[in-house]
Amino acid sequence: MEIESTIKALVSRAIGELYQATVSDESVQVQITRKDLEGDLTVVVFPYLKVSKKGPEQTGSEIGEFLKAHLSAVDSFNVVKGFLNLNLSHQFWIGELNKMVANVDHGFVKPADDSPLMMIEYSSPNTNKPLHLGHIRNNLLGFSLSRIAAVNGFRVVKTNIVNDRGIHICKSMLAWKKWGEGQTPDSTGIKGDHLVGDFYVKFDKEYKQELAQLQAQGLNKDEAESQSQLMKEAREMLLLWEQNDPEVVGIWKMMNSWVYKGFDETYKALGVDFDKTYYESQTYTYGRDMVLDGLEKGVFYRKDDGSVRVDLSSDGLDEKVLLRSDGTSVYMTQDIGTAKLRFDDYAIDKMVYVVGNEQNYHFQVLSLVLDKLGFSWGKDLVHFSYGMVELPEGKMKSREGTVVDADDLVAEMINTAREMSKELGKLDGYSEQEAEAIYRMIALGALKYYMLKVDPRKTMTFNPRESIDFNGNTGPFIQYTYARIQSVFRKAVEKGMTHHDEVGDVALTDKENNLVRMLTSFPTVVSEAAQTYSPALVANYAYDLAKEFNQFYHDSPILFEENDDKRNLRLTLSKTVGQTLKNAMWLLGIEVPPRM
RNA sequence: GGUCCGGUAGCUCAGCUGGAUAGAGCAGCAGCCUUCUAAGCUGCGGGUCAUGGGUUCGAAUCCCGUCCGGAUCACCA
Repeated sequence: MEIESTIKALVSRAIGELYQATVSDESVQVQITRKDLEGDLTVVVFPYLKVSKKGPEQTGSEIGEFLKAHLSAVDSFNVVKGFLNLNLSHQFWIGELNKMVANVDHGFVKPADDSPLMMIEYSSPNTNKPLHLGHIRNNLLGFSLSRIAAVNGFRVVKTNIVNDRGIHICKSMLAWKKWGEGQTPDSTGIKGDHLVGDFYVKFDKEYKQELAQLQAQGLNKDEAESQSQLMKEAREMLLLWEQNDPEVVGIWKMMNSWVYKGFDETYKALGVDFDKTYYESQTYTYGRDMVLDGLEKGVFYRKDDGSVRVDLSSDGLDEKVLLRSDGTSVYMTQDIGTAKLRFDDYAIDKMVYVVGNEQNYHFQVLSLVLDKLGFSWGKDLVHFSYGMVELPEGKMKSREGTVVDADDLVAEMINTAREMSKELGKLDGYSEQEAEAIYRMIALGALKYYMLKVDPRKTMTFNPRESIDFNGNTGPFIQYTYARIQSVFRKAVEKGMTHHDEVGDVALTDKENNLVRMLTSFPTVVSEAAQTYSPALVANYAYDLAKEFNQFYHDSPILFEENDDKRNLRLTLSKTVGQTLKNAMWLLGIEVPPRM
């Protein structure tokens, strides 16, 4: 809020003139006045008691008088304990409202051609299994962060890195080859990513059986693992793949194409997308070259077993393998190559990786390794480390079949939205197609809001029952508030009422005042969300605003208000709230319906 | 064991760059539709902010110790 910095500067001037002391503008504490007290903004005066050598009441009054004399927006003030509560004039707030309604992108700072470029990596799926709940949090966070960055003056490139190679991919390939009997998505009617996932599970099952057999023959666990025939075949397959063996590459291409088609559907259903997709299969060789280059330069070393490693003990970490003794690449190799390629492709000012906090160590190492290789951006990379998603019963475990599949979840939510809407008769008169679009909007609104409203850094609990709740602190509650506002405007047209955005000089009720005040703080929320990488701030703001509006809506007539000026104010206020809710939800990747 | 993260109402979460009487939602109970959408609104009950110290005018918030939970410390990704 602009007014806050004005007040801060004035308070610091007041301290200088009244008490001959110096305080920085920044150090002045201005906060929103508590709801149960009179006032709009509050200055905390405790810090100045030492220099004023007076009591809190008197110091507050003196500063209050100064502000009133020097700032026309200050109407009156009161002092409670050490808090100076300022009442700002209704003319001031109406001026703010008029500015906001005139700017549909209120709070957004659009980037220019020479704005800094931020690349945000998110999603990063493996091609051996379909997307699940954990990926959903990742995708929603990544997408929302991209939008938040884009309205905070960044040019944004959304990027995906597909982990399409490696031993895990070979496992599903091997299983398909051994037991697949030529199955395809078409022949089975199973979505491609799910079909491949089934073979991955099949491999794991057979592998476990083999281990059990070996152990039954008297081998211990480690011995059994090293003697496993299946694992040996998988490793051989990886080697063949890296040597471009035609048969292996053929299977790989075919199965990956199934998976990509499946992923595309899921991404589309979630409403997320990417500007540039990288494939590990195309980047890992760059990483390998860079590691070998580093080896030559003496940044890394080769151990007697043949593996190439980096020693990070001087940074408080351990040594880390960068190339296996058989020469094949590991996860880290690939990330080094991808980073290099990206910085060759784009003039990146800020690189953000949206990856779970289980990989904190990996990114610590990546940052150091890139730095050692001489890349200035190594140290500056941002690992946006988000928390895991758990179920009320605890962690998701594939072995116990508790993994929540992304496609299933979205489909279920849409079903629930459809049933609920039909029961309430909300969309009577809409065509089936129109109604379906809104069911989807509501379902995704519920899911996205549910996942984005919590602090991304924290582990969260996904309660299926709560996630499809449409009441209370939910996405649909906010969507509903928006829909109500649209309904008011439709009614206004029906009644032939005229409305102009510009509001004249009218007194404001407490609720109206609160709403205008909340609206003016939207830009601050948007900017803080970018600085702290937290869509949750936007989500919570949207909820607070919707809640406040519903209270206003409940006890203030809008169209039925007979006084023209008041009615006009309420319409403008409603319009601005609607626009702001829409913008806030857009930042979360959530659409708002005209009706629901 | 080392490192990192967390512990706020029965449950899920806000609040954490120190500020006034710690807030929402869900769940429970009681109300409000002949007025702009009741997917809404109002009220009630519910708290040793894990715990013990410290810093200060003031601590859920900052610092230290303890307890509890999680992540990680792979030639997996």
